[in-house]
Amino acid sequence: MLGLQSGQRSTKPQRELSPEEQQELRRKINSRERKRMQDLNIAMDALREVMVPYASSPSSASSSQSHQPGAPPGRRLSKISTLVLARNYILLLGSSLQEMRRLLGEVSIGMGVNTGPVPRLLLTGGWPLISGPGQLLLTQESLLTSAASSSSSSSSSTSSSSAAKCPLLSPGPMEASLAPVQWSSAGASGGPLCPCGVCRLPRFSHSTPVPRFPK
DNA sequence: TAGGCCATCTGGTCCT
DNA sequence: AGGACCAGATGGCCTA
Repeated sequence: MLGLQSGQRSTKPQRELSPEEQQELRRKINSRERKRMQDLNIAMDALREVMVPYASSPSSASSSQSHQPGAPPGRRLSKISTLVLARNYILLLGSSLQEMRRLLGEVSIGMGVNTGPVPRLLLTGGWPLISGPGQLLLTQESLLTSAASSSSSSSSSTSSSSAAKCPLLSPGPMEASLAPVQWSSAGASGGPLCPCGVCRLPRFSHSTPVPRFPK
């Protein structure tokens, strides 16, 4: 945490606590922190559940560590992968929505303005988000390729390094990632895996590895 | 065995 | 003052 104003606030003189009191206080703080992290994990699991249909393998998503001994088939998404996937999902939905609006606009123009019951909501951008994972089946491949292709188009300038940046971690503007979406399910032919080691998903890579414990 | 992922502890800062 | 939030450190478990 930054913003430490030199000196002030850093030390807490307070009254002396007995060792028992200190221990008790520590226990309290620890359990609060534990609770906080558990809540965070619950939220992460909820997100995982939503993202699971798009994850690489049909899975065992939830909370309890479902480690089947020696069996890779249902590895649960790591936290970073979950976040990354969720981000791409959101971007994909956004671009899909744009595309849908565009197509509907064309259709309505072709049909004459007042004819069809084209929902105004769609044209004006009020389309509700799709809520359930089962309602819109996108493959992980399409999720990833759309984001990847958009990023490569937006950042194709730095060609020196063979590895494109991992769009997941690139701080670029949202719009840059919104590209037309291919709805095709590209099949299970997995592309090259992202070497970034962070997302561990096909087709992504970034140049700056993120150290877990930078010294 | 190395590396990834995770939970937990801990000390610090910020906010109410 | 107390709680929330954050980040570093550490150790355990698991997989390649």
